[in-house]
Amino acid sequence: MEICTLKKRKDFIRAAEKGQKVCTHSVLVQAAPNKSAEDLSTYTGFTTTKKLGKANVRNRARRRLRAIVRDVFPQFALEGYTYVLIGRFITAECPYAMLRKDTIYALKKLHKLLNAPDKGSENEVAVPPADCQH
RNA sequence: ACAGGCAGCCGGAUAGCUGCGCCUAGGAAAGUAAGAUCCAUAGGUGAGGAAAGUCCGGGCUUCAAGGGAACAAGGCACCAGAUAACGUCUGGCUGGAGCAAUCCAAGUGACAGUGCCACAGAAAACAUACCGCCUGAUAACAUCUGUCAUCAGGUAAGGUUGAAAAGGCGGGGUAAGAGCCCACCGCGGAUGGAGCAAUUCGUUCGGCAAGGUAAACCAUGCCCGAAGCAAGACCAAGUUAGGAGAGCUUUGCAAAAAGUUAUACGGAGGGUUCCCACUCUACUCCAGAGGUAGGUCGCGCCGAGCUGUUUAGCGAUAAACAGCCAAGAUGAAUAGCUAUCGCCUGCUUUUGGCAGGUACAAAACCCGGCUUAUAGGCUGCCUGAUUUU
RNA sequence: GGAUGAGUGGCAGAGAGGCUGAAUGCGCGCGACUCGAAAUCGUGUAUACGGGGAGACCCGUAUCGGGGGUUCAAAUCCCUCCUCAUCCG
Repeated sequence: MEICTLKKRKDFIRAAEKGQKVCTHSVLVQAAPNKSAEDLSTYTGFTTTKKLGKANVRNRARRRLRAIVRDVFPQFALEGYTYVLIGRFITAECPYAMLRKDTIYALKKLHKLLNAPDKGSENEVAVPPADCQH
């Protein structure tokens, strides 16, 4: 499987608008199908905003995300999809095992949502009542 | 020992596995608009003292290129030196802080001119007379060294206000007072010695000259063209509509029309203005179209370069010699895991063990500074009042 | 990466050395009008520390993004740091 990195702003926006997202404590993952169905390679992008900290903190967060992708994606990611990983406040400092676990969880959940787009919307509506306890 | 001051340095170390950027060499395939690209290949190399803030000064690039001058705006400001340059650095002077080592200072000019100094206070810049003090006159009371009121004058000692009130202190002097006079200190002029100079040490004269503010305008001296690597150069693909002005050619008596930007007398344009000399462009201005998902260079093997030694100098620094070539990305390379050791804190306990921590922060064209952030540690020199042994 | 501009009560926004703790508007609190509300009118409204008072409240000091300087005196002038916003081929 080939893993390429996103380099254009347009691609990042497309993944955010057309895809699904899952948020964990250590990382936020967005995913969307590729533009053309024939394109079977996997694209990944990394975003670390100024909110995270100064330049060296952002760099470390991005490098850890890149390491996670090398470690996890060959096993868990699907072909023909675009993923965007966004760093959160603890990304640069949390234990590696936690970051790995969160990413795998996020990927699995995303694939559920993407494979059943019609049902996915129903699930989102169905979830809130579980939180409300009378 | 303790406390303090100054100068300089370090910014965790080692090993293993997986993985990344760039360079060189080698190999492979494909021919692209231009540029490319790929590899279980090999070797090399890969973030700081502040890489930061962008506060100064340069290199470099564009404005066609070069020289000179001026206005405006801005900057700097004790003296001498260092430097490519600086608002930086070094040495000194003056003033201030400290027992001292040492540290701090935008440190020119307020007799060129203008402005401002609220409130309070009698008076705030041509000083002034509110209270007070003193003298005289008049009236009253008292009764003879008086008291009080009013008027006229003298006064800058004392009081009040304020950030600031016209040299300070002591003595003489006087009706009361006053640099009115004298000594010392301060201040100003002249002059001699030391020093490149800022300045300093004397000598002598003057009775004293009239506040503060220039980080208010300003004056004096010196500096300064503007914009910035998203500067800019080249390559590739694609799109578009003209109008006004200027020059030239042709037709025409002229008005005007058509064509054109080859030649260049004049004219125009090429950095705010002006001048000089030389030169360039055919166009200049307005409007319109496309594009802002292209590529290469600029961009780091040669520099105000780095390291070391010697010499000159108090020093900043300079010169000579020897050695070295050390990131170059562009949604942007250093990460993940493991082991051992170092340092710090806490607990338990004294062979040690356990837990946690190990700063500030990462190149983006490149240098010289300044400023700000910074765990912990090392080295050298110096000082100590009434610290301790 | 580079270049500009701004920061003042809860919000917007004047003030550009002294009478400004701070104009003006919005908001908020209290009161009046009303049966009640709106509108209108009146009045008040920043924070911290210290002191006084039985209490309502009063007095003093400091604060105009933070720190330092010039000045008798700074929101205002100068230096420096922080934060926010805008622009670039």
